[in-house]
Amino acid sequence: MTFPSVSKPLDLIIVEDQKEVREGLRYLLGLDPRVNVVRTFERVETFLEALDTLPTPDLVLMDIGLPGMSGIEGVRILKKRFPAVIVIILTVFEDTDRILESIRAGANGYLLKSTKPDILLEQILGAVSEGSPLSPRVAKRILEEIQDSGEPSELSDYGLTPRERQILTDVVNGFTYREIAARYSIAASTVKKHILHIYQKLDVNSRAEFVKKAIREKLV
Amino acid sequence: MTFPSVSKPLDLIIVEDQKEVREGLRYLLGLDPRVNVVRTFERVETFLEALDTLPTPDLVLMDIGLPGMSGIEGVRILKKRFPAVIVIILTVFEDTDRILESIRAGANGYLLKSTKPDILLEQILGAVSEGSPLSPRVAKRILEEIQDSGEPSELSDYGLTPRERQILTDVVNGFTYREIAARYSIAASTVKKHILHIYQKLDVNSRAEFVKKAIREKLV
DNA sequence: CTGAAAATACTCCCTTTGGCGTATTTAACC
DNA sequence: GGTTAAATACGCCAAAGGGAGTATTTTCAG
Repeated sequence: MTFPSVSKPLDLIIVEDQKEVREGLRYLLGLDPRVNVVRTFERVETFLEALDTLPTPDLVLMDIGLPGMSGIEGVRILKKRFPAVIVIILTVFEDTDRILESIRAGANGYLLKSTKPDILLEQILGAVSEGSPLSPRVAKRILEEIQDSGEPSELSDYGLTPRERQILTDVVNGFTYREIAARYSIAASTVKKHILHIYQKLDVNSRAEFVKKAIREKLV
Repeated sequence: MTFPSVSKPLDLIIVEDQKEVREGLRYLLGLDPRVNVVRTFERVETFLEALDTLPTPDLVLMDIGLPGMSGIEGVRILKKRFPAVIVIILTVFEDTDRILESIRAGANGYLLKSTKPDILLEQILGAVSEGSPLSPRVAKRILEEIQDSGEPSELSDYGLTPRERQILTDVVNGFTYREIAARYSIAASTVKKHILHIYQKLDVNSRAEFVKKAIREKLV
């Protein structure tokens, strides 16, 4: 007889509408003495109601595609009331939108249902002691998202001259021709000329479009 | 005799300055027939030079803290020349800055040196077939980053009315009073009034400031 | 039903912007 | 040494924007 863990078992709740999956999980996870499956629910609504009368669990396994309220919305509400509860999404969905929305809602991990049972158990236990479990395919989506969020800066330069870049910044910050002219001690007409040049390079024709494009393309 | 993998072994390169770690990895990974450790390097510089004379590897294990050029910079250069090569960072650093910079540089995975050898091997092989390997502690940092990047949206509403929000969007998209008026079949003077109201609520007084603030505060 | 907020509309006045042209000086690159 | 691009500057004009005031109608919650 071994004593791999002296601490109390992990109180876990499963929210999953498909009976076979739900019961399968309950059984599989229950086999490990370090896990205690407190209860299971088919719907977010009933789960959230029951939270008042139930001792707060350590961890929740949450499906996304549920009848009624979505699991993502469930996470949002749950985390607002109990920020300390660890929530792991367990779903078949692997599209970037749902992944990001889940994370923004407060999820602490995102695993796909294709995860093998032994890995799943390991990941659940690791979520408490280590960090956030993510299926590799999910992680890939997230990395892609980070990559093309911070990048487009140097791809698009639009061939602006140094002076034009300075002035571009000022325009975005809301200065008028005159104010910018004063900053650099040049004539307002010159500033205007620069700005018109920039407009041509960026293919815009008003302050609003200009500022929008400059910010979106991370020129500032 | 079993045939778990018919495909050719994974050509792998290790860039790591500490001799023990480097040789340890080479030995450990080399034990698995699915992996072929082509070469190892102590520095990014020599690695990058050698790339011209070497067949392109499938995967590179890259350390960050190296003498001379940092591993992150190495990834940037490598990925620019060989986008198809899979790069996994293997380091002791787990700060958000280095993690994000690595990903933006093009890394396909980020593992900590505390990763157990068997897991490491599994993750490396999975990087080709599955997705991006991330240590749970690294994933945790990334999730935190995503969480507080997408949040401030609904905190600031500025008490805009529905109509004002519609018009706000149009202004950001570069439409003039007249154009917006036409869109909703109302008078340009009304549009102007709405916009002036919005200016007061957002505390701005020009198109440029308006657009900047609206985008930055994610009102659009 | 009543009152507040929102949406509508107009006027006057001045400033700013956008588009056009022209022209000189400086700097950089063959 | 000559060409090119950048930065400087001015003028003209029509369109758009910004500030302030007033007023009517709709809508919605108390």
